[in-house]
Amino acid sequence: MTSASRITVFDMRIGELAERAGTTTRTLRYYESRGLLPARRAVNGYRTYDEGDLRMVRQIRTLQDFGFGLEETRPFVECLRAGHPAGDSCPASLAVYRAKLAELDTLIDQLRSVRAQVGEQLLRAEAQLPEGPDPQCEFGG
Amino acid sequence: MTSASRITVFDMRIGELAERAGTTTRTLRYYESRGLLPARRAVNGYRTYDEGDLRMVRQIRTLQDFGFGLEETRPFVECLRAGHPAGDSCPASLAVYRAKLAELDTLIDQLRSVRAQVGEQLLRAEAQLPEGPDPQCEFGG
DNA sequence: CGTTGCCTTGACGTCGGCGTCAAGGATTAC
DNA sequence: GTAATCCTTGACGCCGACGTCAAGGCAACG
Repeated sequence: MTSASRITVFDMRIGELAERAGTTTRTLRYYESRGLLPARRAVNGYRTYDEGDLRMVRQIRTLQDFGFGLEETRPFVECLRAGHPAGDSCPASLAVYRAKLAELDTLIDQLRSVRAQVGEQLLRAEAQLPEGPDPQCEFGG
Repeated sequence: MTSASRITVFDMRIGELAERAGTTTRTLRYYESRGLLPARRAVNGYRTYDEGDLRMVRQIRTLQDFGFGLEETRPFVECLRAGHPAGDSCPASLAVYRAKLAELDTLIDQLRSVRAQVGEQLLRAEAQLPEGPDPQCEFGG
């Protein structure tokens, strides 16, 4: 089984993984330092990755683009590492989804509230300041 | 005029200003270091503030609560310092309001887009995972 | 005279997700 | 052999708005 899986594995080094994942080597080392992306090592000490690692990095990047913190991506990565078909094939990942949805809802509500208040302030202040953006308006009585 | 205005001025030190504005001395010194809140000095070197300063701090705090950056509060503070009745009695302040509204609109749209995508992911992933939160549902065929 | 409670300046720490530089080893191409 | 391009670790920088600690001055009370 182990030998069979290795047959189709093209190992790569950190630079290639970074390029294929659309990120930087610095970022991948950072993920490793956080325990998200442990790397095997070649005899010369170089980090060695395979296609599975690429999937994990892409999963992390997708979630990061959604505004997930790194820690929030951990369940997804561990889910993939456990051999599941997708990062969100595990209950822990779904829990993160749900928590993020609630967080987003709260945040969006707050921002809309702020937007409304700022809008009111603007209208009120504009009413005080007679210098509008349309000088020829209401000219002739 | 100068002597007349001083008649009603109760000077205070940084601790009292902080307490009355609902913030900390550290924050007020930080504002001063940013040039937002210059302070007069008593003979012993203590910072001295008046009611006008209190208004400025409250203006800053209000905007900060709305998510404005410190630099964005500067026009409001300068407007107050110029003697205007309110921090948003000046065109520069209104410009900040408008820019913030546009910024908020963009941000809210982005967050709603993310929310929608995350929601879709959750639904899709839940459909794959048969273990729903309602185990006795659809039990007997 | 000492203690308490204000005040002063200065400077380092925090959080997240890396960027960027430094100094050096490995591999490949020529 | 050497130049170019990878790779390694380590460590400091960044952004924003302060928190927190250190060391010491000033004022008032008893």
